[in-house]
Amino acid sequence: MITIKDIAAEAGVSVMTVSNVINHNHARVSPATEQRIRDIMEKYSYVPNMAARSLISKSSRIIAVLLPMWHGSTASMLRDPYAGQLAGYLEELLREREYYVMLCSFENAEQVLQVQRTWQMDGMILILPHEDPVTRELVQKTQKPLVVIDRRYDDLETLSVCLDDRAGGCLATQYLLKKGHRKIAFAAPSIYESSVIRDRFEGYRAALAEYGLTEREDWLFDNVSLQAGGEAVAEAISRMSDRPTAVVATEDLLACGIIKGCQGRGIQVPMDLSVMGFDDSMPARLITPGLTTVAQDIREKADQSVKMLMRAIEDPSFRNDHRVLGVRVKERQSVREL
Amino acid sequence: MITIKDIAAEAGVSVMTVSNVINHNHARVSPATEQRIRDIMEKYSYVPNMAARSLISKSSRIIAVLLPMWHGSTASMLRDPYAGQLAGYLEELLREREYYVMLCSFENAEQVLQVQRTWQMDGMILILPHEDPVTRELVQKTQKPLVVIDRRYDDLETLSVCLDDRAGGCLATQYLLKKGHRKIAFAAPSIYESSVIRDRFEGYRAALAEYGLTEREDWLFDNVSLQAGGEAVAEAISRMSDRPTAVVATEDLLACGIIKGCQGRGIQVPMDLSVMGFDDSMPARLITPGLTTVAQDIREKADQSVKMLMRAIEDPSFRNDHRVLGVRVKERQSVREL
DNA sequence: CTGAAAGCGCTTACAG
DNA sequence: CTGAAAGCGCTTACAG
Repeated sequence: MITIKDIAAEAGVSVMTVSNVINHNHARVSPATEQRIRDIMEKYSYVPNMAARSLISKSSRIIAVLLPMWHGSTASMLRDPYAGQLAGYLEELLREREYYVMLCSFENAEQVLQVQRTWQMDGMILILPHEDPVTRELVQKTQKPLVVIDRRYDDLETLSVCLDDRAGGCLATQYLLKKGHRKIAFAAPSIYESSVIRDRFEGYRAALAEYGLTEREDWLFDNVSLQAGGEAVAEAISRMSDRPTAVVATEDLLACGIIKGCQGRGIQVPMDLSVMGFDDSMPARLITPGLTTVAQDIREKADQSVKMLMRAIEDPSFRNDHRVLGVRVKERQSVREL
Repeated sequence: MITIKDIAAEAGVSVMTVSNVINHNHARVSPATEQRIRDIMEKYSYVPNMAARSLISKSSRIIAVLLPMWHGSTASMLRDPYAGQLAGYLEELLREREYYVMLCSFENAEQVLQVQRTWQMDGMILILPHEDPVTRELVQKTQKPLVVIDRRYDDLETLSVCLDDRAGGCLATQYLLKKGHRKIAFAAPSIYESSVIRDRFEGYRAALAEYGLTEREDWLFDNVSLQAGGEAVAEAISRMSDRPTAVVATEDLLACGIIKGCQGRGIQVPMDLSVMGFDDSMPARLITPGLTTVAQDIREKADQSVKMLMRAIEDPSFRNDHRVLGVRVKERQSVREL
């Protein structure tokens, strides 16, 4: 492998001068020398060894994209389409800034802190955070900048980028109310376990309250899993004598499941039941009827996260900031006007 | 930061002995000393600095997951759900073996070779390879082990893991033939540009030939994009006087688009038209009717790729091997018996 | 079983 | 504008 030493020898200068060229210390090298050195580097397509550089500089230009594992397994959550998209955008935005992206699934905070030191990482971005003590511990113990996406801590100094989930839940419900619906159900994986879902639920209640309505216990579908959950909701609704006319689901996949379940049970969507989703993921476009859903801008989320991280890397005093991104309704055909 | 030197000092041994403990050279350290050193490392939660290690060893335990960019943009293909899933499995399998995963999108071969040297990567896995000269150049020039997924080169020494796409196309078509269909269309993004699609098409023709049939030009839907492509196919079919009774699509998303297009044009699936997909991706389960499709085992693909890479890292003479994985039909409700 | 020395490829003060 | 020296944290032969 060709090193800085070889370049220096051929150029007839010291390694120091070559180092100054690499690091763009223009003031320290004459233009003529610089050009000569650049030509030689080009000729051998020399690239600096990052191991040597980071050994001295204590910085590697590596940013970790952190992913928790599926509960109770060592599986990577990257297979979740949302995670893939987000990671893709992050990679894109970090690459533009000449950072390297390391993918790290983890089970506990210590693993992350270790790998961070192992590579002297410059920063980390956590996606799909679980609602468990591990993430909290990580946020508290990290020495390097960490941006958490989709989770806020009111009592901790953190850098975070979230959606305005309350507004999202509210918007979805208002949309249905404006279409004339008054009997609106709510379906979520588990209403009380995640702050995100809690916020959406609060938004739902707030919107109902605006119209003088309150939620009905029997129209709250809590703790439905994503896989079969939607179908279970459809099944439950089909058995009711007093049915809701619409349902707000906190995730598109859940909404899709509900629609599929309805179709097998003679309930027409949207004629008999209107369905709102959340995310605007690919399946929302593919199913029939197209799913009306609360859309977020994932690229914007990635962009804000990277910008926040960059600022934190430059400014050690910048360790507490929260960004809340807006949402909007994407209309398709799963909601009917009453 | 705590270093090997600090550990050595506290244990009253040389740094060399600590190094031997880290590197599991059990023969070179007495059990008692080893335990003492381990305790001290634990106490300070010491982790070795990889930059220093790889500087000497010329190996970093970093594996690149390589992704080409979308043609004509700098966007990462990771947002493709298939890429995300595959990358997730790869991360999982590499992590188990104590490798680190770096995510690298690239436009040209030189970029990859540079970053490989920058980090002294041990190996690379290329996913979603384009059918262009860049990948070919990369395969030819790389000095380090490279496993290419989903693309084979008959004239180059490579490590590759592919699906048996010909068998897949054949299986899909045979399935329809056995259900009594004789008028079978074929839809693909672009039949002649990708070896994968070409193979599936060949399988389709071979299956038809078994029944003494040949393909009909007007039932070949070539060059349909994924987004609107499916709907365009449905539109074209709806205008035909002599319609096919079934269609083989080379991707689930395309198949979903066809189904959605049919539903808007009064064509019932599967009553009027049977549809076969390829991939068994999430939307296949979510749409109604459920999509009957050719399924592949993505985890197995990742597993074979990682195993191949590991062998190549250990054995420098192992640079030419090809693995072909089987496929099977996953039955749902989009195909009707005639 | 243990250690002293050299060196991996670079950068960082410090001189000139 | 340029260079000689020291050193980042580790491993690799080589002695003992």
